[in-house]
Amino acid sequence: MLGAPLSRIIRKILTARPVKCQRGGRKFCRAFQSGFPHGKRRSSSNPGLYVWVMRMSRLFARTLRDDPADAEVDSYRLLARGGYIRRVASGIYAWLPLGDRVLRKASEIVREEMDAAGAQEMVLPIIQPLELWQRSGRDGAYGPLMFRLEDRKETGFCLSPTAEEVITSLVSGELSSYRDLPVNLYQINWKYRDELRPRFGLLRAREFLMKDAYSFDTDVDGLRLAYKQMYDAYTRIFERCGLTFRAVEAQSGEIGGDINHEFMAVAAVGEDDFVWCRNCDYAANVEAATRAAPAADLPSVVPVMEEVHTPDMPGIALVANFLGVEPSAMLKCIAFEVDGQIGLALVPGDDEVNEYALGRALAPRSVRLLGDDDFAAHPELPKGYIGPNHPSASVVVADEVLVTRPGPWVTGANRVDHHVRNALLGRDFNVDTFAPLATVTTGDACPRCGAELSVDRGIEVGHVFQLGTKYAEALGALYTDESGEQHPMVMGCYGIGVSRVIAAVAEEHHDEHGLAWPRAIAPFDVHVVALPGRGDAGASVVAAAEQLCAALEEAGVDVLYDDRDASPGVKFADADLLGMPVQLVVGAKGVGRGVVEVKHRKTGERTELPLDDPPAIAATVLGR
RNA sequence: CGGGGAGUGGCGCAGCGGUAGCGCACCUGCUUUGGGGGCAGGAGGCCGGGGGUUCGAAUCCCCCCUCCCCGACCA
Repeated sequence: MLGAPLSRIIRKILTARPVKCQRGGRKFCRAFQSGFPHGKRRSSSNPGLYVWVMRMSRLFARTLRDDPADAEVDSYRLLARGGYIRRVASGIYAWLPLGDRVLRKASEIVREEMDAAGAQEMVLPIIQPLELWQRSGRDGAYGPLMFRLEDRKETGFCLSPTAEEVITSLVSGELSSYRDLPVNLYQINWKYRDELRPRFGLLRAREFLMKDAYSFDTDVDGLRLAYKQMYDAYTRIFERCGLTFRAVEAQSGEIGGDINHEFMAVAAVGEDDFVWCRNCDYAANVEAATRAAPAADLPSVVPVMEEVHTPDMPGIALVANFLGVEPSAMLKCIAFEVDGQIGLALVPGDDEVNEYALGRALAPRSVRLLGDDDFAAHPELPKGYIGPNHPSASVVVADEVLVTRPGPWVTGANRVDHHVRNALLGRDFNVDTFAPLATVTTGDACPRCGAELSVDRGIEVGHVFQLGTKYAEALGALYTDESGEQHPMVMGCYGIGVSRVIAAVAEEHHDEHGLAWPRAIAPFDVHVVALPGRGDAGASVVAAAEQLCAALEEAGVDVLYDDRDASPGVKFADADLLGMPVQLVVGAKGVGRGVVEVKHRKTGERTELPLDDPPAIAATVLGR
């Protein structure tokens, strides 16, 4: 039993306001006099946080002038320099107060959108019994990726890399009727994966903050609805975080048939290639991407095919240059093996054959492009001089472009040192199958809208899966339907790498001076820089700055206040490095004229506002 | 795991057999005050760990640990 005073305190805490309102730095602020005295005011940009003014003189963060030696990506480099995070071990980071604020802002956005989508937040254990993983059969599948540990009785546990097993097992014990479904449960919690190689700072960490959600439905229709809701919520979340992203339909892995989308944030340091349209919402893995076939202007008459001597030119570029034609006018003939036979894949000379696409075209047969060893074993295939009408080819697959563009082509003559001109489909060679074979490249046309496609690297910030009944069956998550029959629940799972999102935002929103946060994610809405100098005006400058901070707080603005005894250069450099969206400079010059200078971090735009009009200043800061 | 490299003050680095140094940061004082300013003084280091070689090891040899980078996984 709790003692009376303690239980009273707890009741007070529980009844005073929603639990999440306990977040924020108020207590810290008061205890250490690091901030201003203030009322209970919510952040206008983030209602889950209290607004307050943080004095930089008290802030636990030191900015670094030099880049950390191990910084290879801008996100980690700038977050470390700015005092947001510190590396503690390989792939493991401490989040200092500034970083923690960003983490909370991102988490709160996720929370709001998940709640709005009808999901319920909860907390699952990070330490999970291995036994659950053995039951689902994933103990072996995850293998060395899991951090493993034993208790004193030598019972096996792991640190949660994800939580399908735990949640499924939990739900199976709690819910048993169709009346209980559907339900969507989520948590925002630390996850652990003993990555082969942690790298890129927060982008591939061994400890990372993840929002993981799990939906349970009675049937596939319900799953599809839950999936759609999550998909839409994810779109809103990433939009609010200021990311340029696309939802990419991912290749269904070995689980086969499961629908899943990856949310990719466009970034040069991303680890996956994907194709996306800058005009519509088309997006796909490079392996899965297709393009609209370019229109061809056909010559009315194609002269008779003729052989030309092309000595020592086993490549598109060499031949095109020698004959004075564009590479796109050449037909590339790539030899492959399918079921022990030789086949040819035809694509224009400036394209590459997408091996996955070729495989899909010939499925279910398996396809393998020939390597140097194969050419050595097939002397009848003169690499670099193969033509589309090669007698050994049992099957010829051509890119769809050839449908509208039968020729004339410059291509191989099936004889070393010889090519042909004016090869025409239907006259000089034939094709068995047309398929989208070419690897899509930047500049190709979108298959949906025809606009230009881009191929970019992306950071996977989210992933939504239609799981089906796999885990429900393995872990006995069954429900009873109207007629009393038992069925496995139909599940979906939905992940967002919250800490990775922050790294992705930092990758997208920075310049040579430092970070430039979108306001939704910024640890503070505004950075007030006081420049008192040493002259007589100093005291009035400080007074003006402090009044401004107090007024902004009153207006619901999160303020980072640089009250340090440092030179202007240091303060400006730190303000740019830390990257609050708006900087307010209170200096002797401006105060004398009754104005504060406003600098927008992202654009560099500078304006002035009257010091005695805090509402106008607050409105500018809040972008209103 | 394979291949490459590095561990020296909080951070970034030099030193590579003979008294442990530099820049940034930190402390004191003076000076300066609109883009990381200047002068003077100061504090801070089992030179990753263990074992050798040597009169003497940060430095040479062996073992171990950690970390980083390049290739196979994923939020």
